[in-house]
Amino acid sequence: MPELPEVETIRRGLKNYIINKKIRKIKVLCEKSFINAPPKGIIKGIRRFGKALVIDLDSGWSLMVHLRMTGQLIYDGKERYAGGHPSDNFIDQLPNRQTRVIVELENGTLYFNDQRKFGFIKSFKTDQVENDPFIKKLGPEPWQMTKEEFYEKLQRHKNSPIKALLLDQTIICGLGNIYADETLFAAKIHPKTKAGLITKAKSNMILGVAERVMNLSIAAGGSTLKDYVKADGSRGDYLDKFALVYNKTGQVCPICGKAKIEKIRVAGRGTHICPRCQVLLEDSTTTNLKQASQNDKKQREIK
DNA sequence: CTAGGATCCTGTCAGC
DNA sequence: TGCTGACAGGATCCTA
Repeated sequence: MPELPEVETIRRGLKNYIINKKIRKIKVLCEKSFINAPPKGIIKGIRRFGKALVIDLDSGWSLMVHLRMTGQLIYDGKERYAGGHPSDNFIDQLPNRQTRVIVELENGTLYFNDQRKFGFIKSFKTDQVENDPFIKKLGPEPWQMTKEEFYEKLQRHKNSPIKALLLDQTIICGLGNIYADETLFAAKIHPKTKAGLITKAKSNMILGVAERVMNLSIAAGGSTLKDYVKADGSRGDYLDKFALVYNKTGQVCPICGKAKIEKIRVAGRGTHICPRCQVLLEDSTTTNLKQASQNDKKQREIK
């Protein structure tokens, strides 16, 4: 669930607590959640590659953390700092039954929680980070890519729905289900639009909007704020503050003020759209097929 | 090569 | 109340 802005928020927050701290012990509670052997060392830095974090140690080893859908990293010391999938784990007693890995530091404890066990921590030599298959395949982040490069990629996958490409981390990295929906809504493009039908101008717009949406979210601290951890009742969520379509099913569209936000399924994912602002473009092939199918229907009705 | 669907896993919620 | 199916802020693997 955490997308690029959330992961970046975790990186920025966590480094205030764990840099230059020695790992005393790593306890693996769920075998599946920790790949390779837990290393020793002092934490020297935290880098981010798309939605993955890499924690570098002074011993020549690194820990890659991918939260996938429900992962969380929670530092608990004098203060608590939590990020990832928002849940009561942020304020609950830890460890609990969703805790998969416990990293004991000299100044506190770092918990890796993950309800669905899709996420993981993986250790390898620091000089092998760039060789990790996931990191190796990652495409550029929106601000690292030229408009030409993005447009060419859309043309190369011309039969895919545009949303599927925005979710494909090898095409463009950082977007997930929320920011893909928000981006296409802001660009007024229906998520099922075949990539090949998107004009250069619209392609440019998608790239620009994706960058804007994610920068806005990073500035807002992603969709998981530290305030939430303080348990003062204020969630201060990006979703509440800025999201215009995600999870807004049934509400009136904030742009046209007429249609209601609908939830549909695209590329196997729940997808939110304004059916009035985001009209599906169809090419002649699709239109012809549709026409043919309607003709078939008429034929059958006649029979 | 591309495109689409199943799959990993646990928990929650709507509907009967 | 209980049961059932659908679905979830991700990515990979398998198939055609």
